[in-house]
Amino acid sequence: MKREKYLVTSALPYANGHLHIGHVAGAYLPADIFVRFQKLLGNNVIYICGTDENGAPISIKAEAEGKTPREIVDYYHDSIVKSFHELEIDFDNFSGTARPEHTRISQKFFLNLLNAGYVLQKTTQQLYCEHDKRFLADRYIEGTCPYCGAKGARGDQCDTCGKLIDAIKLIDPKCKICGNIPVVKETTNWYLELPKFEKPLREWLKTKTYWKENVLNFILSWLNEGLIERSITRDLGWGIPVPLDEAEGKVLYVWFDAPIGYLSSTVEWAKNLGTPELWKDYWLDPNTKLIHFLGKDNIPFHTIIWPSVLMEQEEKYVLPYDVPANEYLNIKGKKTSTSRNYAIWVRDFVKYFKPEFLRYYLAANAPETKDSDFSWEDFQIKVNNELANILGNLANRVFTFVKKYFNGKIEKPQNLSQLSENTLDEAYKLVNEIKECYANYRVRKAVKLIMDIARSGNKYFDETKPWFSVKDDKAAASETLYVCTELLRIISIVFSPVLPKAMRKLRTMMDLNTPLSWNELNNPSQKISLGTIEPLFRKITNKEVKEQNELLEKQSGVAPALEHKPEIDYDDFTKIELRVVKVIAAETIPKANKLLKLKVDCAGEIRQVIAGISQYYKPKELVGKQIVLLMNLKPRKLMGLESQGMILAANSKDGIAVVVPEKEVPEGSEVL
RNA sequence: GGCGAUGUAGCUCAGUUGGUUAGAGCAUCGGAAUCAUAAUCCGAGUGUCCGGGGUUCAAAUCCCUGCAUCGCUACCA
Repeated sequence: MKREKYLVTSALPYANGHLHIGHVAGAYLPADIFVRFQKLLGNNVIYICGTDENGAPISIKAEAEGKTPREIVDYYHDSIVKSFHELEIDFDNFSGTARPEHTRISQKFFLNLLNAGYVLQKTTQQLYCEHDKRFLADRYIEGTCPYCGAKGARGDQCDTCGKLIDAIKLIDPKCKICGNIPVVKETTNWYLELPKFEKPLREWLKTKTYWKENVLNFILSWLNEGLIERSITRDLGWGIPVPLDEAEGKVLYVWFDAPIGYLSSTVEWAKNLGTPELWKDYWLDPNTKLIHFLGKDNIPFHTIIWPSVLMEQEEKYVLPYDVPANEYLNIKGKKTSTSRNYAIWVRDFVKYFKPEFLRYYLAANAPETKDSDFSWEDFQIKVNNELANILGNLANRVFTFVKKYFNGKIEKPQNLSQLSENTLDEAYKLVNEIKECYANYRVRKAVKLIMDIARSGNKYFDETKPWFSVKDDKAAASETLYVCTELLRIISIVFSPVLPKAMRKLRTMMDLNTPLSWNELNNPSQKISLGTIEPLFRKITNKEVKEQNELLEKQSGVAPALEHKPEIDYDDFTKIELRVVKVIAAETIPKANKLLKLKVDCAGEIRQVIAGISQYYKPKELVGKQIVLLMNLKPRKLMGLESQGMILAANSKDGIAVVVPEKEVPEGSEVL
C-alpha cells in the first residue's frame, strides 16, 4: 500500500482569549479526528498549529491591563495549550508566532516577495487617532462600506458584502477604541500585488474540483469581482518588524504572518526532533497533501492570499491541497459571543464532564454543512441515549455475561451460524463506509454509522438470547458472545479517532494490547480474555443539565465592563439643548423597518422627528406622552424625511425605553 | 427595503447527479425480553416535503413567484 503524506493544520487560535467549544467544533476536533484516522491507516501525517500572537488586539489588551504583550500572549498560550491537552487534541507541534524562528521565516517570506517584484511600496493616507496616538489597524476602524453601503464595516473587510476594503475609503470612519473620528496622516506601507496572482490562482483552482462547494463558490466570486492590492504591513509596535531600513516602527500585518506560522511551527518541530531538515520533507515535497482546517471566516486568507504568498518564494512550497472550512456552532440558537461571555469555555466544561463527551457530541453534531446548535439538553440526550445506553451498555452486558458464565474467556468458534456471519459482514460493510466518511471529513455520518454497529450488536444479542442458550447450548451462547466482542473490537478501532481515551479503556478491558491500527480489522481475534471491567460512560443527570443552563445564564448575564467615553467639560454639556416635549402625532413610515415619524409640540413649536423605535413602540402608545428631545441637533434627512431633533431613549439588548419626565411638566421645560 | 441562509414526522435533522411506497434518531403508544448502567429488541404510525405556478414521461430535488423564520444590513443622529 502506498503511504500517503499529510501535513494538517488548524487555524491558529488568537492568543487574546481562552478556547471555547465553538473553536473546537470548527477547526480543531475535525482536524484531530482526521489526523488520528490517517495515523490509524498508517499514513505519514503531522498535525501542526500554534497560537497567533501578533497584532493590534493583543497590544491593546496589554495596554488596558497594564501588562506587556508578551505576558498576555504567554498567559493565553498556556491556557489554550491546556485546553487542547485536556480534549486530547494532539498536535505534533504547537508553537507561537512571537518566536524568533517565526520572525526569521516571515521576514524572509516578505523579502522574497519584494525581490520577486510582487510587493509595492506606497505612501498613503492612513487613519490616525490623535486621542490614542496611533495609526489605526483595520480592525479598529469602523465605518460604512464604500461598495455596498453597509454600516459597521471594518477597516479591512466588509462583513456584509465580503469585499476587502482599503480603510481610507470607508465612509464616516470611527476609532473603535475611543469612538473619536480619526484624522488622515501620511505613512508608507508595503502592498502585496494580488491582481498579479489572479491568473495563477485561477489555474490552480481548476484542479480543486473536490473542494467543498461553499468554499469554491466563495473564492470564485471573489476572483470575479477582481482582486485588489493588499497592504501587508502596519504601523504598530507589537509584531514582526519589517526587515527594511526605511521601515522603522512598522510590522508585518498579522494576516500575512499568521499562515507562515504553519511553516515555522513545522520547522520548530523538526528541530525539536533533532532532525532540523525534516520539515522540507513535507513543505517541499509536491506529494505532500497540505490540509488547512478552519472556520468559514478564514476562507479568503487561506485560499487567496496565502497561496499567493507561497507561490512566489525561493523554495517551491506545496500549496494547500484542501481547505475544509466548517460553519459555526451556536448555543441554544444564538451566536457565541465572547464579549458578552455567551460561550462555553473548554476550561469550564472539563471541570464538570469528561472531554470524551464533548468530543462525541461535537463530532455527532459538527457544523459541516451549516451552522449547528449546542444545547445542554441535547448534549444530555446524545450522551445518555447513544454513548451510554447503546454503546456503553452493549459493552457492559456482553462483558458481565462473559465474566459470569465464561470466566472472562471467549474463543472463536469453528463455524459461525448464518446470522453471526451476516452480522459481522454487515459490520465490515459499515467499516468501509466509515473509512470513506473519515477520509472526506464527514465525521457526523461516521459517528452515526459507528453507532449503527453498536445497535446491530444489541439486536444480535437479543435475537440469539444467550441467557437461554447458556443453559442448554453453551456453544451457541459462546458464539454470540464471540461475535459481540468482535463487534466491540471493531468499534474500538474505528471509533478511536473520535474517542481515543474511551476506546483505549475499552481495549484494555478486552486485553487488546496491540497498538491500534486500521489493519487490525483484517485479523479477527482468536480469543478474548477480559481484564477488569467497568462501565464505559456515565450518564448525565437532569440536575447537571439544569446547573449548566443556570451557569450559562449567570455568566452571560454579567454585563461586560462598560467602556467610558473621554471626559468632557461642563461647557461641552451646555452646548446641548434638551427639552420636554409632547408627542401629538405618530405614524409609521412605509418601507422603513425601524422608523417612526413623530410630531412633537414644544411650547407651541411643532417639530417633526424621525425616531428608530418602531420595533418597540406602536404609534398609538406614544401619542400624548411627554418625552425628552435633543433640540439643537443638526436636522438630517432619514428615508427622505427631515428629522428635527432626536428623542432620548435607553438602549439595551432587550429593547429600548423612551425617557419620560417623572411627572407632568410644562412643555418646553429644559432638561439639565 | 437590500444581501444571504433556511423551510421535510410532535422535536432535531438526513435525503448524493430529478427515478419505485420520502428516511433516521429522540419523544409518544403497544408488545417482547430480563444478560446489562431502567439499559435492549420488535411493532405502530402520523407527512399538502411552506404555498402557488412552470419545465419533464417523472420534482422534496430544476426554473419563476409568493409567504414565513433566522442572520447581517439600511435608515436607529
